[in-house]
Amino acid sequence: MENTKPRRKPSAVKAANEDYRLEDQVGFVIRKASQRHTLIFSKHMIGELTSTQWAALVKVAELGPVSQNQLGRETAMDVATIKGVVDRLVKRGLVATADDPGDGRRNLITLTPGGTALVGRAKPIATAITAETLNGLSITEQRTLIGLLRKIT
Amino acid sequence: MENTKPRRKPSAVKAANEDYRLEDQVGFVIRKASQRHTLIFSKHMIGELTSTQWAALVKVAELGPVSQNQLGRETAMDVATIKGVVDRLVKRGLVATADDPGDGRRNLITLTPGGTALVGRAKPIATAITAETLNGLSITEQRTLIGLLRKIT
DNA sequence: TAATTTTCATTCGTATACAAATGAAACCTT
DNA sequence: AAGGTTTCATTTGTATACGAATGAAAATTA
Repeated sequence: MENTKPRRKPSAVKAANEDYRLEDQVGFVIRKASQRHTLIFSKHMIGELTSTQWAALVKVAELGPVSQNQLGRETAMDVATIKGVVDRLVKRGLVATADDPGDGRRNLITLTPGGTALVGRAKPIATAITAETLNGLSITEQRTLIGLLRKIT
Repeated sequence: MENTKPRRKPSAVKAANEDYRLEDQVGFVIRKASQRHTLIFSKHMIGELTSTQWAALVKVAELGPVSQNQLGRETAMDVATIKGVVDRLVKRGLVATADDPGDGRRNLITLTPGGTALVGRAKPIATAITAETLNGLSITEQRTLIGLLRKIT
């Protein structure tokens, strides 16, 4: 007598066992895209700046004197992370810190003349880095990508 | 006598000085998206697995015994990074290493029974994590996003 | 086969990234 | 003003991430 017990089709079995592909997960493709961006960034940027250091520097340039934690929030960095970033920028003389006269807890970060000069020279480079990172995409696709990434953030 | 020297319009001056917005740069939005994904991942994943540890584990499950460097390439990790990841997985008993009998340089990584069991339980969770990360997007947008990220990688 | 090149794994150093704990200062409420 | 809460900065610990250097083993080439 033949076996009449219902079975899944082979394709369904395969799906149940193997239908998780790392390459198809957002987390993985985001990580890969981030790696490529980091590579492009370090290839072009001047002053030994990392992309996070650049983010902090250009934010201080935009905002003027800011507290360290505020700067962290503006650049999406944890308090511990922004501390390390600021420390390294201070050590290189690109920013300086001062006690906030109005608030004894705050550490005001300001650009030094050297930091200001570097921001000026680095801005066009940073723009070019963004362009190179996106250079396989049409203008429309570039806007779509950034829009979708913002939407999931 | 009036000054007839040509000048840029105020809007052009402003563009030259301020038209670099951190929030509009791909690198920045990728970093923010990555942060949100990491948060969702750690909120749901079991076994104290990070997303990189999960990537390594599920790749070993897919490929069977692999050398450490090969595993690194498959999961987009540097040799130094994959070393640390594998070391931590070994320490927790999820994978084991053995000398490759055919190649004295290679370190073969295999799943332990505990690792196999964890992969089985974690797969649906990993799928849910991807879904939650993308949950503001339509199916079409999800595919578009992943496609565009792949295109710049 | 001998010499060269490549691959593999390890190690070192630096830089994010984040959770959690801490103490000081400011704020807020009563 | 006192007490509770929040904010700020720091510190500790763990985990990626990557460049660069190293020695051993394999593969290639002369």
